[in-house]
Amino acid sequence: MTVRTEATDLLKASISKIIDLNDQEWKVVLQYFFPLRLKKREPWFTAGSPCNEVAFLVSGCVRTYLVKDGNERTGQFFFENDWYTDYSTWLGKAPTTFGVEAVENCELLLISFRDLERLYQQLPKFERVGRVMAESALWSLCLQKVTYMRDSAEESYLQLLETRPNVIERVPQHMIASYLGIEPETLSRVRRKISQQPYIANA
Amino acid sequence: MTVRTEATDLLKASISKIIDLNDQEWKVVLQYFFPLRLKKREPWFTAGSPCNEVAFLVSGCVRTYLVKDGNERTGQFFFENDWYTDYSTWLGKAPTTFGVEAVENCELLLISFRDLERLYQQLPKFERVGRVMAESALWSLCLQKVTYMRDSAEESYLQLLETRPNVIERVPQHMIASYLGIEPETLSRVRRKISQQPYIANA
DNA sequence: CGCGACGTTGATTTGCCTCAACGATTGTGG
DNA sequence: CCACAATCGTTGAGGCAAATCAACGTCGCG
Repeated sequence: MTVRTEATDLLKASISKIIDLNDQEWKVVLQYFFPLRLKKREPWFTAGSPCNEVAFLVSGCVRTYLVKDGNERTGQFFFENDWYTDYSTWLGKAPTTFGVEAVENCELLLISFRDLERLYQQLPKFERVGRVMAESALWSLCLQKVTYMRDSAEESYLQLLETRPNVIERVPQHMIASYLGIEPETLSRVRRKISQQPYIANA
Repeated sequence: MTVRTEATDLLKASISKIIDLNDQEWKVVLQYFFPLRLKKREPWFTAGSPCNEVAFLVSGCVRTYLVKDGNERTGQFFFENDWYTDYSTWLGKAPTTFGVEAVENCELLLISFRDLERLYQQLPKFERVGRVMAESALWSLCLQKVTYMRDSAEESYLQLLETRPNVIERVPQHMIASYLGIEPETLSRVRRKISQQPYIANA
């Protein structure tokens, strides 16, 4: 199983923002990663089954979701250069509550929890990567939580439009609705209302 | 400024679950922590001001909250043995969106971000503590998010009753309501409904 | 071409909010 | 230790934003 060079370069760039590694250390790190390709709407894993790897997204888009009363609700979206894992298995506390599937065709690089733990042993400074990853995941959850706590459906959508245009452009509308915690019909009405009352600069 | 021995012992116990330190290393770690006492309803910091420390709760209970349209909405509750910090300042991205205040009289041990960064340099294995703390904060946010995404007001309350009885017993009802994202009146009605239809074992 | 998934629009329902009033409890100063 | 005010929880009535149910046009894909 070979890994595309460009994919590895993206991965290295992402890690290099956090720690510096020499050639020997890079060899150690990179040996553990292996590729996974997903086609649009193909699942990585489903809710209830364990997630045993951390993923780096080289390209494409995935979403986490759970099923309630037969309909899907989206948790988060991830794009190229994002990291994702479901921490429930890692922390050993529970089976996953979210499933993950591809929204677009995807290329991922995975490292198993077992190998990651090994890496932490071999290269203690790699702990820093784990910490920064967890902290930034935490940060994005916090931001989302603020929106949940404070904003109405319309405000949430405007917020998303402003801060994450990627999502609006690349994700089907019904998934955006389920991410915002509203029904597709409601989002459709919100969009109509917004387009009738466009943004007026300096009004 | 002296730190009570029992307080230090709790802190050491919490860290010892993650890494082993020798006497010399403990000296390095402990020198950075300093105590803070809060009286019931006293703020640690308010939304918009920076948070420059990580806190370990020795005793008592604090909550995070934000203000929307003049009324307070609770983000999370923390109890003895919990860790808390607002990551927005740490990550250098924004001023705090949540304020923190004491729900009960509290004793905290704080370490400044500056000293924590210093500690990471001096004792690289302490990165592991930072990682585990971020991971477990992330985990509890995930759990809360699942509730937000999946449960009605009544289900959320029952969930809380089952998984975090601490909150029900030690926190005023209107704060619980604001944590669940509902109004005090609604929580009151939910409680009445539940007490009229008590849990029936194996029914 | 025809089917299924997607987005839109309308009519109706509903869970929760809002506003208002009222006991119960707490805590504070005389 | 009591009187009083303030805070807290409860209950009722009415309103609203979003859900639900239903129908329909459009697009993409096999």
